[in-house]
Amino acid sequence: MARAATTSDVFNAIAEPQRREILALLRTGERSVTELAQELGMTQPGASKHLRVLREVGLVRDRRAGKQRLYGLDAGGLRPVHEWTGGFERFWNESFDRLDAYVQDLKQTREAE
Amino acid sequence: MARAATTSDVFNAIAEPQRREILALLRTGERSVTELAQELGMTQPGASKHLRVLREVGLVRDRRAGKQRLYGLDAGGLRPVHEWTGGFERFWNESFDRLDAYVQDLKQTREAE
DNA sequence: TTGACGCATGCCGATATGGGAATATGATTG
DNA sequence: CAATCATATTCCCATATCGGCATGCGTCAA
Repeated sequence: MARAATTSDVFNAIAEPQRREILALLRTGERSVTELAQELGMTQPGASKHLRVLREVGLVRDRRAGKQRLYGLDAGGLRPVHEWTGGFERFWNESFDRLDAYVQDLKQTREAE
Repeated sequence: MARAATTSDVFNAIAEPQRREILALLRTGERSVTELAQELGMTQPGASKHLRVLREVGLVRDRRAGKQRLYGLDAGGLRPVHEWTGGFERFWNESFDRLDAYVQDLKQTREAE
């Protein structure tokens, strides 16, 4: 078996930096494919391909507007990723706690001197 | 160019479901490679390879313990992912707002009847 | 030193990728 | 209908994957 398809998962879809850029840009509003391509410095086919992946995992929606096709954000699909990583939140806070405890210790030691 | 290396990014590293399982399991404590492989139903080389990827992006740490090698979580690297997705939080809340508004409308309409 | 154990690495095959270029498809206008 | 503009798709290449299997390497015990 090879690597899973980029469309198999939101996790896979957002593994591509350019796709993350697309999503970030779409936060400010809908764009046509050409606009997107220009603003992000990619070719039209390139943008189109990335948008297709994002569409297939449900992170963007498209609607026709004349001969253009406007893409907009549908970020609900990012929620599972946010929640999954959130399940580890206490682990990176833990590091701070430890550091904090260390600093407290240091303080006390110095004050005692 | 092909797809980016799985080790190029935390985003790429966690695109693999089995690697996410490994991380989830490690929340409950350190494991040896063989333990991990058994608990997750993968082969030893399989586990070893995934662990290597996770190590290279800094999501796990290893320490020697006799002839075993214990792997533990270092989940700080997940924080950027959590924060990045968090940047879209208002968009999925927005959906709820819309739905909420719709339900409110419906209520009012019915009450007016 | 020789085994035995735990883990890492190497090689293979099948597969999917992202980029570039060309082209097909679709919609609008004259 | 023909011409034009906006997107989508296709073909090709180089690359990296994941899985299975065999094997190498490091550590410990006798």
